[in-house]
Amino acid sequence: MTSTPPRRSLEELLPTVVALFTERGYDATSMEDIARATGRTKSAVYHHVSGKEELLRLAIARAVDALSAVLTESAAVDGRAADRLEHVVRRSVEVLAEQQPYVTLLLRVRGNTQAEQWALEQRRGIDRRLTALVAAAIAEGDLRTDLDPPVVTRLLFGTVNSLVEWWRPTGAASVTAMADSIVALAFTGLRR
Amino acid sequence: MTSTPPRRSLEELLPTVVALFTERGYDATSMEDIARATGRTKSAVYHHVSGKEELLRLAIARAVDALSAVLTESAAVDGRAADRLEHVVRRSVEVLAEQQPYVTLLLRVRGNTQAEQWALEQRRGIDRRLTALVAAAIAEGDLRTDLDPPVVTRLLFGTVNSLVEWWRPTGAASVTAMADSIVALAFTGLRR
DNA sequence: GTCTATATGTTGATAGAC
DNA sequence: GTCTATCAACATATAGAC
Repeated sequence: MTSTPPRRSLEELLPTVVALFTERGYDATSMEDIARATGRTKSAVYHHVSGKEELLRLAIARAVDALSAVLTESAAVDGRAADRLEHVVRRSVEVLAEQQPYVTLLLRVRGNTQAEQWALEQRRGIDRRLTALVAAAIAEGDLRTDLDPPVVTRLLFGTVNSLVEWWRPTGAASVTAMADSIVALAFTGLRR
Repeated sequence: MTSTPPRRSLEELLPTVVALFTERGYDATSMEDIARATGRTKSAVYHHVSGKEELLRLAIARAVDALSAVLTESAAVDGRAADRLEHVVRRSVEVLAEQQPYVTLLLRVRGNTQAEQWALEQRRGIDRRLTALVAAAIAEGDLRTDLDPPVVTRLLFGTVNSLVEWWRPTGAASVTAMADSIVALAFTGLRR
């Protein structure tokens, strides 16, 4: 859990800021853009935040928290690793639907600033936990054994994460349908 | 085919420029960075190019050409659509291995500038052709019928494209192995 | 083709009044 | 908590000599 300080006024700005960051990109969004979009001047924005980088950090932390929670929650469930893996995939699709712009920012990070370096570390941590789950499912004999666990993990969640580039969920039913589609493709395969 | 004017001196700069764009991001790379990395001053760079945007356009055009060629080449082959689709997936992995930074730039485009808008159009065109191929494979009865063609297409090539984020091919054998892994996951599925 | 200036705009961030 | 005014740094791009 990445502890988030309880600054309420900041939480008001964040949704708007995150929308701008995801649409135009972090670098292409100026503090002036943010001020205008939130109906304030730049100075007013700086009264709430130490700078642009903190806004990014805050947004990414939200995505990290949500995705980490999925993993922690699934680890507590008994049963076969392959089923836990499928559950993580489904829950990840849900998180992505609920927190799209936040997850998008986490996935786009390149490591240029300190905040982005931190984000990359968080991602590596999540990746390690996912790989362990995949490896366990293979070891238990439920997944095919001819594929490398780290490769399978990245391909599988590369598929899930690619949703941020085009998917715009329209409701609870569409989320379930998308989770079904991804599980069908990745676990059962396209050929018949 | 996106006709590329035959300016040789420019082709010398492009690999270095594309490396910078993919590592730091387009916005975070200045003309000064480009000048330094290519051992020239900014003015010398401007003698070869009209501006930063043209460099991006040129790089993206290369990726578009390579990926379009894969589709055109596969369309000329007889046989079942599902086999052509599998072939396109394999060839896409190869193109990605050979032209990684160029393809990466194409995939990261957000549409902020004119060059990026053009790139998005090119991507839509490729996407349409891929979707038609998937739809044909379903219609011929070789792929499962419970999934939406556009969704399947984006998931399938979302998987392929996600490679740019982490894969660093080490030789011809590793490229074949990766193509095999993706085809195994997407066409046959992970469960056994 | 390359260089040394330099023009011109925009950026993130701060000072200080209200 | 919001404002106006402003700074210093850095951006893209150009002028003009060699």
